[in-house]
Amino acid sequence: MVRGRGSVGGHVHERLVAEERRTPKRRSSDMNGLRVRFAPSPTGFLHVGGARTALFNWLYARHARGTFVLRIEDTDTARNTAEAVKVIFDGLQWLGLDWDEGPLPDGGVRGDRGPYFQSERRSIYDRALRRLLDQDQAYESDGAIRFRMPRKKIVVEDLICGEVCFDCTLEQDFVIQRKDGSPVFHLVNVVDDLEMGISHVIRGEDHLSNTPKHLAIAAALGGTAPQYAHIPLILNRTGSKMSKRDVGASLGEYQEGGYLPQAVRNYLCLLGWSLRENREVFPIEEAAEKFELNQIHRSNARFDADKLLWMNGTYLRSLSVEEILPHARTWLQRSGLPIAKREPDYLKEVVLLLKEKVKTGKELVEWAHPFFQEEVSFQANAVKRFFDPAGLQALRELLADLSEASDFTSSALEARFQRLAQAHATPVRTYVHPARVATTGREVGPSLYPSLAILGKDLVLHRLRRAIETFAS
RNA sequence: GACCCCAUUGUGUAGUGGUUAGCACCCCACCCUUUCAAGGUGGUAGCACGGGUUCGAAUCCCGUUGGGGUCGCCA
Repeated sequence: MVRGRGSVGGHVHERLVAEERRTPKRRSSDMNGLRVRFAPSPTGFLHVGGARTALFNWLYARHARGTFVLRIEDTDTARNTAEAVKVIFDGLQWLGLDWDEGPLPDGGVRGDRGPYFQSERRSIYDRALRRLLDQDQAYESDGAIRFRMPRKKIVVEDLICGEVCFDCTLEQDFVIQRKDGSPVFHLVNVVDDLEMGISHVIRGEDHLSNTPKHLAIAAALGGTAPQYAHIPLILNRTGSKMSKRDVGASLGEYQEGGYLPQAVRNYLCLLGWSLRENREVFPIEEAAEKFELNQIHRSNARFDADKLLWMNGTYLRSLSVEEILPHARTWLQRSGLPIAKREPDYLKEVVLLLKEKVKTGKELVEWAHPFFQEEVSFQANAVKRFFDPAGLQALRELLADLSEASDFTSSALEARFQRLAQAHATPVRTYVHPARVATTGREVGPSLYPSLAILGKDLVLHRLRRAIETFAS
């Protein structure tokens, strides 16, 4: 399980110390020269696997007080668009993963090791290509340029996987520049890591098999390759690598589905890493503080949507209403409910009530309808079940009783309901259920008394009357 | 197929030679209760298999099986 970790770890330490001595300090945030990067390809969406890779890089950078670089790998020009890059910015920002260097959403740039779009680094790749060609480490073939792969055994000293030996004696030379002149992933990826001074490459394990190639290119260019750390893959429900087509594979689904970034990011931490303290819900700061590469698992992890849902509910309940409010506003506004017509305090009260009972923003929006819509829309089954003659009679009694109420607070309402039930020698649910249906249209919802208190006397009485009129005939 | 990685309940994990194998999600039961949740209590379920090494193995070694990944002029 821990094969090779000890020796590799020691090696890293020496390397870092050596590098620190010879490399002048560049900026305060990378005093130790530790530099990691997230290098997504703008495809139009951010894969949860990519998000998790970004997260682990970010955690490691923050843990070690290193530098987190964002680099956009847009060499495949046919597929790349500005909107696709925006998706990456949005996803990272939503998750709270800030980068120290890289392109900025406003079109600017931070860092002095750019440009950070590969599409703008062509001259750098051309120079590398020239050098390889001149040294006869690459050659032209069918209009493309191939890298002369050394025919030997190559050992990858991986920080997570240990020493992995690849026999490349029969390895084919591979293309590093296409016939159309554009450079290929293997080349640009390695060149950029070298040029940008990346010290640790934390990426998906699907790249482990590519690493001998990358090591060979780095060596051919006379550079010192970064340390590699291949993290386990995220698997879908059926156990294969989560792909674009899988439900729940895009981070956007969680942004749109009313998930909290704190919850998603916390859940993602758990895929291949753990705090080892029998605790699974923890703030990101604590994760950063305790994050270590050598604690990352080697086995792939299946994505468990149920557990994420549970965690989201946990966050919804534990965060303060002030923390939830901005997200709730986004969810509600997106749903088209006229929340702006109400006082801010009203919204706050509704969110405070609902956040205890729902697991996602989507659910919160559904439950919020009766609080923001003028008219209640009744669910057929709820009507059928609770608006029978007895239910309607209960509503009449309730209407008469609540009309007298001067105190419309939750506790006062509860007392009234209890008294009414007692007077008629019946359980309080006799009144509660019809009242819930009459005021919200549904048979399940948040606690009734606070709901009525928030709706207010006028609206509650109006809805009771309305239900009686509508369904009595 | 070749090469590489992996293997603790259904899922995510704790466990690094001696534990009644712990925790969480899921599922079930009960309690609480105005619905639904939440919460509380309890329960079902696990070291893939076979060989070693050892007084002793979930833990170390080998093999088997199973799963995953990579083998592009995609990244």
